[in-house]
Amino acid sequence: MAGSVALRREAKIASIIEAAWELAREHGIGGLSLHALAREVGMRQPSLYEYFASKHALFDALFAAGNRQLLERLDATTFPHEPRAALKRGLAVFVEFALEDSARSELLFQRHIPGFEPTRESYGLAEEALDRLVELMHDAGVNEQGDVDCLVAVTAGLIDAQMSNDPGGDRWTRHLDRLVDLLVDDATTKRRRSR
Amino acid sequence: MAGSVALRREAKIASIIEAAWELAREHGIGGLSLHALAREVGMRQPSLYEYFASKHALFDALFAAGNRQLLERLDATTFPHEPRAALKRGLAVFVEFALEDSARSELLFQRHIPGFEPTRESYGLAEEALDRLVELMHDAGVNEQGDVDCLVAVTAGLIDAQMSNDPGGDRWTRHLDRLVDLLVDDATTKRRRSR
DNA sequence: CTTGACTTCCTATCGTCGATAGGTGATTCT
DNA sequence: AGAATCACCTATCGACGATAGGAAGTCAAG
Repeated sequence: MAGSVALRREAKIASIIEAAWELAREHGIGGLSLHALAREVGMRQPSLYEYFASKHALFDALFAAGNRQLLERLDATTFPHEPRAALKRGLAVFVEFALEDSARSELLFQRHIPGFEPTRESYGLAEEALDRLVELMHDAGVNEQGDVDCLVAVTAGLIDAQMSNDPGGDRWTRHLDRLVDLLVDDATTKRRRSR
Repeated sequence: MAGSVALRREAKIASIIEAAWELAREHGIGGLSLHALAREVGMRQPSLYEYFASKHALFDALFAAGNRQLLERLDATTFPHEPRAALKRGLAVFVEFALEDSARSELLFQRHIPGFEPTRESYGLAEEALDRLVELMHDAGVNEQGDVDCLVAVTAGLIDAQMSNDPGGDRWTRHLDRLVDLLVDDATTKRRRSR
């Protein structure tokens, strides 16, 4: 059986990551402890170091996994043909993804783990997800970096306010479409003006 | 000497808080340790419990102190008479305050400490600061809660993006005035429309 | 089928963390 | 002067992340 060792190892890693998500959802991403995680998968804490070199390495694996989930979600989304509607749809998917799992969002989108920086490889996945949204913006006529930055920051601001102050509600996120219209209108007419 | 004990005690508390800010600026608010803080003020760690019942109590004192700094800053600001210019000035002061000390902002504006919730009393200071900004919005003709929420979320989103991705720069915050104009224009014309 | 390498887990231990218990002088008040 | 309070200490606890070193189990080459 060639590679059966590697297969078993990868399955174990996947089960550890799955258990880590569960614990993170219970206690927050910051409340995740290696002792508790090890017990959850039937091990002692030092044994986890067989699979992850450090707690930060585990966070990095979770970071990569979370971003892969986001990419899959975007892949599975059917977008309207009309560019602006497609942009709204993409941002709405992003918002929904962020709000459905606060622990995951803390890791992926907020600076919640003190010394954690994702590896170049994992960060690439995050950039890829962001690029998808930026592409939708370009299709909708938002091309300047400043306008893209504004759209990203506004969306993130709505998500953050929603998660912090009214988790599960829509007091902030319900304004997303209106703000997108405002920003896209301004960005596109501004471009016409300066040409 | 009536109250000399209380005076000495309050001075000590102030010096501890000052040292705590310094350490927080060095290692981030999450990297603040009671052992290190105690050494910094010439004590052993358990002695700090003479002044703060727990680490969260210390965070609460820092939270209150930070919000008092913000209120003082707003008090010391001279606002233009024109309402919208005054709003822009207020938000700019807020942005500047947030960007000049990331450790303080992590504590005051982000959910960076796992289990920390400010006491009702300390939270009141934060609400007071927010109320000042909301008042400026009302003066500028932004009265509906949804529009206020949007302005707050957008400002916070710009600050967050700026702190996370380009600390010290202005790639995001330079768009503040334009976004304020967009939102205020929309909010005020929308109100006229519906009346 | 056995031997040797590799895999996968363990116990024991370290240093740091926040927190508590209990004690000791110094200061303050009656 | 004596009692109460204050302001600090040492010693210790349990939980944490991390490392050292060892013992079974798995697997493949001779």
